[in-house]
Amino acid sequence: MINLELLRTSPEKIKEGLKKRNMKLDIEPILELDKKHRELLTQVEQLRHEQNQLSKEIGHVTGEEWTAMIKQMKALKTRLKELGPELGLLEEALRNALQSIPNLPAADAPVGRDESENAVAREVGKKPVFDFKPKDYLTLANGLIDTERSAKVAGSRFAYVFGDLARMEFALVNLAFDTLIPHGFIPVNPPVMIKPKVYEGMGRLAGDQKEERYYLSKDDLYLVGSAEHTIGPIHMDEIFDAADLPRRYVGFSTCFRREAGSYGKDTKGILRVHQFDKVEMFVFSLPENSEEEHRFLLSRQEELMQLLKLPYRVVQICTGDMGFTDAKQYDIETWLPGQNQYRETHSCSNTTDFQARGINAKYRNAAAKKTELVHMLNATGFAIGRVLIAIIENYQQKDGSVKVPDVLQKYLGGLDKIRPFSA
RNA sequence: GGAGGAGUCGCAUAGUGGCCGAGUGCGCUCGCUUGGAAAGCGGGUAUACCGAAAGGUAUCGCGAGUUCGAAUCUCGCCUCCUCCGCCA
Repeated sequence: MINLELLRTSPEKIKEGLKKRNMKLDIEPILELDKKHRELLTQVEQLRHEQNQLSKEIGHVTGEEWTAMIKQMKALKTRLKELGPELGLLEEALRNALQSIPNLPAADAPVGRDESENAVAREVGKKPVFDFKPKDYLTLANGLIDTERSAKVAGSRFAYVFGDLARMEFALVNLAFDTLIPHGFIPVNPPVMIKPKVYEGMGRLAGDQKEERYYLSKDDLYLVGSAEHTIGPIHMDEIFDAADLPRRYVGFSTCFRREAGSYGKDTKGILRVHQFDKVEMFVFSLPENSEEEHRFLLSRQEELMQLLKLPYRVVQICTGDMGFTDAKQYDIETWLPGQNQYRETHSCSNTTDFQARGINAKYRNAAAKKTELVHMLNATGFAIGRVLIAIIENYQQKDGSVKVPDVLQKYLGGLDKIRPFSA
């Protein structure tokens, strides 16, 4: 959630941020709401003050004085009964309005209109050279990824993943955990369902995002689209000691996405599915250290990619293409020889205090003698399905088999090659 | 899902309608004391919002209600514990 005080005192900054994001949103009505809300709040508090004063005295008087006070109290009560609900409505309207405003882009986030203006920061790793025409992963998997049967069972955009590919998922999870834990990440397997209030706090139901969520009406719960969504609220309504920061988590969860609005896009295979598994990094940080933590997370992503020896490039996302909650965002795109292009496999975001305000996660600033919001960051460890695709296509052999990356072999009982069913 | 019990300031507890935003103990912290420490003594010790400030308001799991007035009474919900049922 955006900082209301900032909106109040420097609305031009918010307007500038919205402009950078290429978003049309009129904040004047929100300011008006805020003004009305504060006026009414002052009024209600004044009435309550009178009520409290009278209430203190009323116990000590008798007779006519008592009767007069009761009369006054009744009048106050009636007035408050009118204003109370009005205040409640204003509060809710204000909160809803505030939640429609995305995070402010960081000063050094490159300004751009949309995806086309993202900038490639660097390319890392050698693209494999084949002395044959590289195939795409679905051809190579040849039955190990089965979307026909899954379509019968669950509909489109699901998959059965079989055999050594199924095993490789766990190898990747283990590799990520084993690599990240020594860096101080606490392993966590979070819930995959979340209450609407908490989800709102994380800024993940705002705007178009809501359409992307699965909702279980019987239980008033959403299915998470990422472990990020339930790792973030671990410290909801908590206050860290500054010494406990940064707090780093590495979590695993299945992710559920409706993929509404992407009809006809990547309809084949497992690149874009309703359900996939992901290892996620998450950090709670001191505000002054969050940029450093952001670079740190990006380094961990690159470390993992380099362990797998997959060619990738780092893309700095421009303001027009950044996520709703992000102040600054990098993506990693991995080279897919079968498609002859880079495809997005990771993202790495600094949400600064935006999500922290929504879930009320703070730390004690001893020097300033007060509590302040922490900064929260999230980054993909491995999006399992997409990394599987990248491994299959980059490690493919002439005979149609797939070499197992060295670093994964120990997690697969020494397996060095995956053969499709027919091979 | 059924029956019963419980949720108060970091922790433990006191508190059955006005003297309670809330006592006590522990913890933490500052000071006195000491060669130093322990003990002892004295003080401090939630969060948020409104306000330039003085100050005010809210919060005793959450929400509604009764009442002039609710931590305290009533109802609904949530969470936890015990027993039963079901179950990976």
